[in-house]
Amino acid sequence: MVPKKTVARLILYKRFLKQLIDDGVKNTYSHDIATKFGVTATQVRRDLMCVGYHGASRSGYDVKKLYDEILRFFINTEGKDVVLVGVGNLGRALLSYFSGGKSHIRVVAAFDNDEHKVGRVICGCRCYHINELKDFVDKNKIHTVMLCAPATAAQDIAVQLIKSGVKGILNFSPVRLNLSADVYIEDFDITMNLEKVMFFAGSNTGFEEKINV
Amino acid sequence: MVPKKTVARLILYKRFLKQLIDDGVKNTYSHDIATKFGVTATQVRRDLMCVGYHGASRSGYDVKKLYDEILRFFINTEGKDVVLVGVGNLGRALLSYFSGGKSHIRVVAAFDNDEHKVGRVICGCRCYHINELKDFVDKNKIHTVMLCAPATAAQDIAVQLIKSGVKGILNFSPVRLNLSADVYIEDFDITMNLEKVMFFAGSNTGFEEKINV
DNA sequence: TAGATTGTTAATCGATTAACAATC
DNA sequence: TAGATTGTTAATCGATTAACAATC
Repeated sequence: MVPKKTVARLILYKRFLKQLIDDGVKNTYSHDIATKFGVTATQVRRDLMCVGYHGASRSGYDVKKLYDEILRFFINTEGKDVVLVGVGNLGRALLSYFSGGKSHIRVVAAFDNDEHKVGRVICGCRCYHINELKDFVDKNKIHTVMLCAPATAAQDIAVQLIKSGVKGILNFSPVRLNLSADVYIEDFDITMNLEKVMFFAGSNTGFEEKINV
Repeated sequence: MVPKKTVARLILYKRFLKQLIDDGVKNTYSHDIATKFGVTATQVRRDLMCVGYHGASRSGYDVKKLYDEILRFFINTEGKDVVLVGVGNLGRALLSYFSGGKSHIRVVAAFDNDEHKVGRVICGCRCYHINELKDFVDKNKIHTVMLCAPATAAQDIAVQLIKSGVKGILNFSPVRLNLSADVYIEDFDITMNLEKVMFFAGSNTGFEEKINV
């Protein structure tokens, strides 16, 4: 099984390779990619071996071929659509972010239980009632949901998502979801991460570590 | 030095303890916290030792005292304010999210280089020109910035942030920042994380691992 | 050829956890 | 006391990296 971190890095490499193609670059080296992302060249070579494409000694990697091979690695991801559940402040924000066309990922529907939102088109995305989720997921082969429900409702809604056949959740709510089923959950907790940065930023100001040395 | 992951978990424990206090719970145990967050009790005890508060064998941890001690651990974080740079779709969304009062963290100013935005109050937050950042940071002792600049501008703006004395960046832009200075950077890349979930959700559907066994 | 880069192994590193004496 | 929980050590685990033979 490919480690989670390798997958994360491969997504970044993919972006970078796309850019190299646009810039007309033909070849690249593990060292180039490594310096771009602040990792070691060995790490990059190891990651790339996971996708099954082999470079050539001395001439490195053919940018176009490597990119295609990474696309193939993400074959179950590319072209797939996602839906958003919970059209509050943050949900609406994400809808407008993804409708901006900056991302190649399409958010094809939003769901909420607020009757005022159901039926409306919000940031270019139609909003359905949460009870319609299962049908929509079945019909459109949706695997992935962005969950922006309030903390109090997140757990219940997550259970409903799984019953609807969802296989992956990007969880923006500040609640750890407790789900036994075979679902991939990635917690994306803005407040927690902001506090983390604040902590290390605060620790930074005194340069304690330098004094300790 | 306290590991990054421990800090992240302590922030979650803090939240949980707050809730326990509100619920009138007096004591708790490493096991309780562990099951709540899906980690081992040993892990929790190890994390809590970092904050310096010691539990009692048999009776566990005094919720109120432990909470206070964790607050003390985050003394450089609590009550500090942050600013946001880049008032696009995502930036505006974050402003409205934090102005909603759900978080105890205050976003006290926004910065942009678009003259149409400068001077206005957006989602309850005044927007200044990016050139005013240094003065503001100095005057208000700001350490932490949420960076929501577009990919093309992120690196240049980040350099400017550091020159202004910023010590921590929560980087929402899809670009790895290349900064030599003593700054803490946390990449918070929505598209990348969404793709990651899509990948694992896609791999989930076939239950390949079960077939391979 | 000499020099540079690859794939891969072995060593290293750091974080997690099992285990247990000490304690109430 | 017996049972449960703590703090802490030693072992485990997994991810990262140094090193190097093979290759162009």
